[in-house]
Amino acid sequence: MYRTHTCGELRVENIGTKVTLSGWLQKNRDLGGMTFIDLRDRYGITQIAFNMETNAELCTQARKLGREFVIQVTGEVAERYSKNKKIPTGEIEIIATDLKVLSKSEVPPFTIEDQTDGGEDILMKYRYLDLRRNPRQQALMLRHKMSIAVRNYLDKQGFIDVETPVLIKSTPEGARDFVVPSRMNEGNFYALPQSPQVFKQLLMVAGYDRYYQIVKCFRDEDLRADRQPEFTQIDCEMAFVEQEDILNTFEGMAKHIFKMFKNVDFNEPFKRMPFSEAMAKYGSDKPDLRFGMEINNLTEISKGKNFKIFDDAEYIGGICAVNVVDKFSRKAIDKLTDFVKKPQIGAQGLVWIKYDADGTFKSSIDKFFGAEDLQQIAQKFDAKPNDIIFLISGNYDKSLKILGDLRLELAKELNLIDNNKFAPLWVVDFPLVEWNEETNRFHAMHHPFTSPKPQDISMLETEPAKVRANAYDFVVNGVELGGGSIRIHDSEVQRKMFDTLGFTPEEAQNQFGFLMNAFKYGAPPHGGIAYGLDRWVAMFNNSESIKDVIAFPKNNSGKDVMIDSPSPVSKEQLDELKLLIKKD
RNA sequence: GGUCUGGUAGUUCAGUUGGUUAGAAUAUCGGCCUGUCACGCCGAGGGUCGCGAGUUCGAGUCUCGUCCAGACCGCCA
Repeated sequence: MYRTHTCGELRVENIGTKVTLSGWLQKNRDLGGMTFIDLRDRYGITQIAFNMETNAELCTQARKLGREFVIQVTGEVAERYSKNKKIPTGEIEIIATDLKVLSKSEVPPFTIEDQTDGGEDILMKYRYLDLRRNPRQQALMLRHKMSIAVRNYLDKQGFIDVETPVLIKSTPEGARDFVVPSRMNEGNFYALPQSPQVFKQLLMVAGYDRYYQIVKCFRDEDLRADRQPEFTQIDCEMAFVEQEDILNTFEGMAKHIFKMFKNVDFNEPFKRMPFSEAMAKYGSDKPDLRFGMEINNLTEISKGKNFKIFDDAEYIGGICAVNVVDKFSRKAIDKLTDFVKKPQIGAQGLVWIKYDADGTFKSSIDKFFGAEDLQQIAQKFDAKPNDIIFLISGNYDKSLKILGDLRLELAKELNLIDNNKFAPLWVVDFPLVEWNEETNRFHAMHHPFTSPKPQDISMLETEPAKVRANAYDFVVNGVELGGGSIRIHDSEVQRKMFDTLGFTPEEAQNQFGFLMNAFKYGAPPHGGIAYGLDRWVAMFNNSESIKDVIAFPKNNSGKDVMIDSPSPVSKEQLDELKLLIKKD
C-alpha cells in the first residue's frame, strides 16, 4: 500500500495515528539537527519531520532528497511545536520512521510554486510540471466540476448526450476546416467539425428532441488569448421550440451555474438587447455592461457648423467620461488620440470637449462650435461640469466600432470596471447575412441554417442585409460565452437562403444535400445554442486566457511545444495517402 | 497577411551616451545550523547576450535581415 492518507487530510484529531503518505517533495528545509520536508499531492501539503537525535540515519537520508522526488513516508502524526496557520495541515506533522524514494527527479527548470519563476515558454514546454502547480490544478478541478454541473442540469431537463462523428465533411461556409486525408479513398479528405451543427439538426429530424454534448470543435483560424484551434462547446439542440423557449432554458442553466460556482443570484431576467442597439450604444456585438458610458449619436446636432470633417461624415458620435476632466491634460489626450489612430483601431482623429469645473467649455473644435453648440452636445449626455466628451466621426459602422474600443480603453484607464461584477445579457436580432468584400457575396453571419425572422423573409430576395435572424448570443462582461439560433426547417426557405448566399442549387445539393433530403421527411421546428466551456471556466477562474483552463493548450501559432506538433510525417505515410508536399 | 512588444546565467530580470573582467535575485552544489515553514548564515559553479550580416578602433547596446514567443488587427458561419 502506497498511502493510507493524502497529503491534505491529516489534522489534530489524527495525532498518534501511524500513517503512510506518498507524494512529491515540495521543499527540503535542512536545519542541521533537524530536517523538514513538505510533501505535496493534489490534496495538499503535509510536513514530515526528521531528527538527528532520534533517528540519525533516516535524517541524513532525508537531507539528500531533492525537489520533486517522489517519496513514500511512514510515521506517526504528531502535534507541532510551532504551528503554521497558513495551511490546513499546519497544526500537525509526521515524525518519520521509514522513508522510501519511489522516483528520483532532476532539478526542474522552474519552481513548482503558486508563484512560479518560470516564463510562458518554459511552462508550456514542461506543461506536465506546470500542471503540478496548485493554481493549475484548481483550474482543472473547477472545469471538471462545471462539466458535471452542466451534465446534471441538462440531464434533469431531459437532454440526452449523443456523440457525433469527428471525421466529417468539409464545407465551404464559415471558418477554415482542418482536413484529414483518407487513405482508403485516395485524394479525398475528411474535415474535423467546426461544430456538430448538421448532426444535431439531423438528430432533431430523428426525433431526439433534446440533445446535448460537451464536445471538441476545430477551427483552423489564427489564435487569440480566448481562441484555440480545438476548443470545447456545450452543444445543445431542442425541437418544437421558439427562440423564447431556448433563451429561457439556457438562461436557467446560466443562472444555475452562476449560483453554484460564484454564489451570484440573478433575480431578474437577463437583459435582451437587439444587435442594432448593442452596436449603436456600445459599438460592439458583445457589450460590457459593467459600466455605462454609452455612445450617443450626435450626427444631427453636429452638422452645419462649417467643420468640414463633421459635415462630410456619415455619422458623428461620442462618449462622455464622468467627473474626470482633470485627468485629461494635453498629454493624456494625445495619448488617447494615438490609441484611436493605431492601425488596429483606425480613427483619423479624436475630438474632445472639456466641461470645466467653472461651467465653461473648452474643445478642440472651438473654432467651429460656440458655447451654445457645445452645451447642446453636453445635454445629449446629461454632462455635468468636470466631465469630458470624446467625439469620433466618419463611416457609421467603423465609427461605432472605434467608439466601442475607446469606451473599453477609457474604462480600463479610469478603472471603471468592477471585477467582482457579472453583467450578462442576450444580444438578439442579429442580421442574417453580411456582405463580404473579398468574395463579393453575402455570407451567413451565424450559419446557413439560421432562420430569418418570419416578418423579414420577404426582404430576403430584395434587401438581404436588412433581414434579421432568429439568432442570439449570450454575453457576459464583454465576452461572448455562447450563441445559437432557430434553424430553418422549411425546404423552401432553406432554398432561398442558399440562393441569397450565392449557392447554385447544384452546389447546395452537393454540400448540404443530406440535410435538405432529411428535411423532406418531416423536420420539426428546432433550434439550439452552444456555450463555450473554455471561456466560461476561464471567466469563473478569473483567467485572462482560456489556456489556463485547458490541460494541454497550443500556443499562439497553433503549436504544442511540449510534444512538438504539428510535425512532418514520413515519406511512407505520404505515399500511402498519395500526397505530395508542394515546395515553393 | 499586418501592427506592436520582447529574446542576456537553469529561471525571472537589470545592464546608463557604443568603452575595463556582463550584474542582481532565485534555483543548483558545498559547508555551518534542533522548530523551520519564502528558514538563516558562509562559500562556489553557472553566459554562443536568439541567430546571421553590417557600421565602428570597439557592439549586449546602433542598423538591416532572420528565427522564436506574446498581445492585437485581418480572420474566427
